[in-house]
Amino acid sequence: MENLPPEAMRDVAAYFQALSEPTRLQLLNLLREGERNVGDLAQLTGFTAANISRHMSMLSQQGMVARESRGTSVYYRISDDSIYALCDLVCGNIAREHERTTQQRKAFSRAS
Amino acid sequence: MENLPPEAMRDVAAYFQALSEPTRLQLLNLLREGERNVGDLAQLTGFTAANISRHMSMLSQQGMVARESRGTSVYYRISDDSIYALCDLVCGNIAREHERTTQQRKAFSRAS
DNA sequence: TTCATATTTAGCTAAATGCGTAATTAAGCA
DNA sequence: TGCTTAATTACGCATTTAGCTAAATATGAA
Repeated sequence: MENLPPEAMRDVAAYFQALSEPTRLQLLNLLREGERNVGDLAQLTGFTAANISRHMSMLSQQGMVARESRGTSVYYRISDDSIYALCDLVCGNIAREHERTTQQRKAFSRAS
Repeated sequence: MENLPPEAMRDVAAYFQALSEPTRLQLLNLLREGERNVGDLAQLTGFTAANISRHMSMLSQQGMVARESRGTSVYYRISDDSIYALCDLVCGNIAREHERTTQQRKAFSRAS
């Protein structure tokens, strides 16, 4: 990413943005177990099918999930497993960060 | 990330969100070379110092950069190098995705 | 203290975003 | 051809966000 042109930078930002929404992370998480159609995902998450459809469309555009329509249903599945590697990396960072701020709070309470 | 509670999911989303903005990616990129103060970053990017200050505050809150005030200036530096690993991973994914959609366009033009 | 400079915060605007409802499209079946 | 069901799209609404200017805060120097 050293010397990316602005356009490429926007692509990277868009990729991260797809992962920056709790509902979408939840959807990706559900797809760990295997493919699901829109209706199922809606039921499992408690959101409307319209909402899920929009989210999945976004994930699909970023190449994170694959779309396959069978009959009247549309099934989505993870098409890029490296997403989970990303998420796990971030989880590790957050855990460390959480550790850090906890230490800070401890230091603060010692000081006061 | 298998079975994260909703709160942790929000944390992960917030982390990705910090990386989902071209300006912030640009700032992180500038910090590859070493620490910079707010004024310098403003000048280098062409944005106002106020804007940069808010962005850096956000990156700092996520533990991505470290803040150190010296004199009247505030210097920021990368505090978590794994950010670049993340970005490089994403760049790879985007390159593959770009490859894929290009193939698709080729197939489309062959078909028509 | 007073002044100058650097950073942060307040207040605002325009654009983007997530959500639901309702309308539209698509596919299978009688 | 209808009818039913699933998915998508259109529209409106409330919230968030990136940017600016201007005001407030903080730090070092005169």
